[in-house]
Amino acid sequence: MGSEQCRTEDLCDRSQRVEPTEAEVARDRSQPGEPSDAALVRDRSQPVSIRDVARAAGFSYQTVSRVINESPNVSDATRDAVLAAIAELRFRPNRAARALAGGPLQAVTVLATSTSLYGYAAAIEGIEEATREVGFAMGFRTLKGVEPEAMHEAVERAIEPASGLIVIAFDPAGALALECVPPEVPTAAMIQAPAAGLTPAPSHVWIDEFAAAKAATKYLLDLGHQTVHHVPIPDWSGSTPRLAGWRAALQEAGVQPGLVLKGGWTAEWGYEAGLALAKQPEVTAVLCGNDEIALGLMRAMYENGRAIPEDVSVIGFDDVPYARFAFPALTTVRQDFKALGRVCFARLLELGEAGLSIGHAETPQAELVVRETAGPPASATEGSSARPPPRATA
Amino acid sequence: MGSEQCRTEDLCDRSQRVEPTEAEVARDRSQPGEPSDAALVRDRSQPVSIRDVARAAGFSYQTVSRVINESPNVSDATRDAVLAAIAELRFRPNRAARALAGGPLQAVTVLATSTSLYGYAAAIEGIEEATREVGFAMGFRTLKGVEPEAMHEAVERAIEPASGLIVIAFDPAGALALECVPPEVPTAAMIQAPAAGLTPAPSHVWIDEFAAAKAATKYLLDLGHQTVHHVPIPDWSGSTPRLAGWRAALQEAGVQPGLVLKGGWTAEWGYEAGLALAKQPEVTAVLCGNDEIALGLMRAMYENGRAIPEDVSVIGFDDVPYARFAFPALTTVRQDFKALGRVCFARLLELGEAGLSIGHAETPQAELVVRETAGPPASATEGSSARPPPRATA
DNA sequence: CGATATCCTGCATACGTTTTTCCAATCTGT
DNA sequence: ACAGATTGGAAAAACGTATGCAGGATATCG
Repeated sequence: MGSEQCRTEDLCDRSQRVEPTEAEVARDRSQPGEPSDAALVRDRSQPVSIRDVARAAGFSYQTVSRVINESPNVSDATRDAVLAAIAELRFRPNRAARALAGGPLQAVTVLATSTSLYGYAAAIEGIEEATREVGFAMGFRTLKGVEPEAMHEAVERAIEPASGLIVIAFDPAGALALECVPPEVPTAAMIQAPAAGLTPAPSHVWIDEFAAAKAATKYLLDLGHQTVHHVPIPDWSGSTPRLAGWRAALQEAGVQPGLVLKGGWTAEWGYEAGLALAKQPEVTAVLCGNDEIALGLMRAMYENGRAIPEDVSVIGFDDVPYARFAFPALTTVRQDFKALGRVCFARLLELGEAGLSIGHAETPQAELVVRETAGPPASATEGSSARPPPRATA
Repeated sequence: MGSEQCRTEDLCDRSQRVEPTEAEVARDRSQPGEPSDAALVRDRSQPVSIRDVARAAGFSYQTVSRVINESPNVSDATRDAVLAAIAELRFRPNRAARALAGGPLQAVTVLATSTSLYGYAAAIEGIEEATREVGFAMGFRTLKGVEPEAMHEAVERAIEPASGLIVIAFDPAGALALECVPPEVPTAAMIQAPAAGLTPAPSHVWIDEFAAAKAATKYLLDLGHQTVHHVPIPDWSGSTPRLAGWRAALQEAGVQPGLVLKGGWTAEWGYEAGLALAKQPEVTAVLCGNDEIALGLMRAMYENGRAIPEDVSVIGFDDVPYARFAFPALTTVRQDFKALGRVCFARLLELGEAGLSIGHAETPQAELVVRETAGPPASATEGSSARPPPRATA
């Protein structure tokens, strides 16, 4: 109701001011003369321009532009008047026009391999939330099915004027994409870990997965397991921080490292690895590259009569929402990708000349969440029970 | 090879033509005179404009525009020459400029409550894939935390010139957002089901969940269950197609309907519902509003000594990727949200005046995927076993 | 009180594209 | 061969915003 009334007033105000200065309208709307009924045509979806605001406030539209862009050379009185007019008219700047005129950063495009994998989806959610706070638009482009040779082209396509880039470089495709970004494009990235030796770019963010994997592996070792096996997530440089952390813990404990299986992102990979591992009775503990893998592996273990955690302990990575409802509930390393997304966008903002920033952007810590899938090895208590799984076929 | 040669010729052509006509360049680049070194400044991220293409092809830049927009009044020879120049220079039209000049639809913004819930993530993936095929940009905006009163404002903010809208209206917030979209904005939507009685908008798409829920319920009934209970997903109008289908199957079978629990989207809700249901021995079959709910419910059942499927059968909805790796593997109703996303975008495209379209866009069918969580009730075979779950605490 | 520095504002132009208008060239039919 | 019809291509005006430049107003100082 209130807003309804407000809008009516706006209309009145506007028509009252505009009517007597028909000439002014024509002059103001486009430098050379123009059919004077221009005002009547303004009923499109984005009807109010800075010119309308300027007219309402009684200044030239350039001054309005200065207010919007927080130019220092505007008197407080003018600024307030313009701001009031902006609020009054519910003006929102036209993104396309700003971009065209070389305005400041006002959008991000996220480049990622997937939207449905948990880590990616959560990161996107965090980024979106952050963009909303500062009025940025968020675009999205997938890297799926892009051949390495075509990556340059794919990245180029994602670049728009007045728009930054956030690359989720958790996987080979993402990392390659990151390398393909021209240096002049404002870019931030979520990476697995900074390259060894090099000082990481300030706009690259990551969670310390090395330490987390090491701690998780140590946790299993401390439980009494002889060694720990690993099913990694995909990588392209021969290792991942998760794998490296696992290896480091094993070395530190002076223990012979377990097997490294073939890795992937999905439960299928975990299932395959589980099938292979289940056949080997000496396998009692597995650190999985992510929770999907862990879930698939657990399934394979059960199918082969290996009880969890009695016969084999499993630890996942990420803490997907359903991990705690798995059966048994999955012990895992929680990673707050949403928070990391926020941080990443904050870094991008710091790159831009715009004085914008968002609140609450601290790099999250990984954290071991102990639930039910990890316990002492059977040898530490009694013989393996190898109880068959609770299936209908039992 | 042929095209290779062609390109070389173009290059020669170009340098020969451009060099001697420095003045022409200046004239061409901006109507009033301009510092003639403008060409030197062109080393930004989007360096090549239609003017560059025109110069390379030997035509005016307006002709290039016509070729791009497939205007009929361009000779084949001219078109080919321009197209060659475009390929040569790797020209890509500037989205902002096209939008500003009132060009055709070239972007979509997806409005949805969540990115991480499976159905949403999959739909987004489908939409993204489809947008890529026709060179559209894809934006994304979340509805999370938007109060109903603020919805209009939130939707308005998501509207950009030359950009359509896709609303994922599976939930109350999405449905409200859909209502808030001004009629002049090209919009398509994914909905739960068309409103009863009304002819659905041609740009609204949905999967026949009613039939699927009915079939799933019937499947349980045919297995010998006395009745089926239901844990719904959230809704605002008192029902959902899934719930209605469930009820219809029960009515058709002349069976007293089971309980309708309080619903939500996540496993937590299913867990709570499961806790309540597990206490009632007469509960032998539950249709869940989605797979997360089913997983949470299964967990609650196990914790209370109710074996699945021996004591209670469970059917989920959606077929999330990890459903088949759950333990027992979840019987569920598969829904191809990715395909639905494609279809939705195809509908949006049909709305636009642009003659664009994408391949492979048929509304997907829901499909019951029989796995391990549904079986005949214990009464149909013998007494309930109530075997304790395979936990460490056992 | 006048001069100078400072601050604010308006003017003109640019951004890359679409679109409308218009003219020239080509083709058709007789 | 000529009038008319048709077609191909060019010119110019938008679209909404940003910004360098210059001029005007105001404040400060001598």
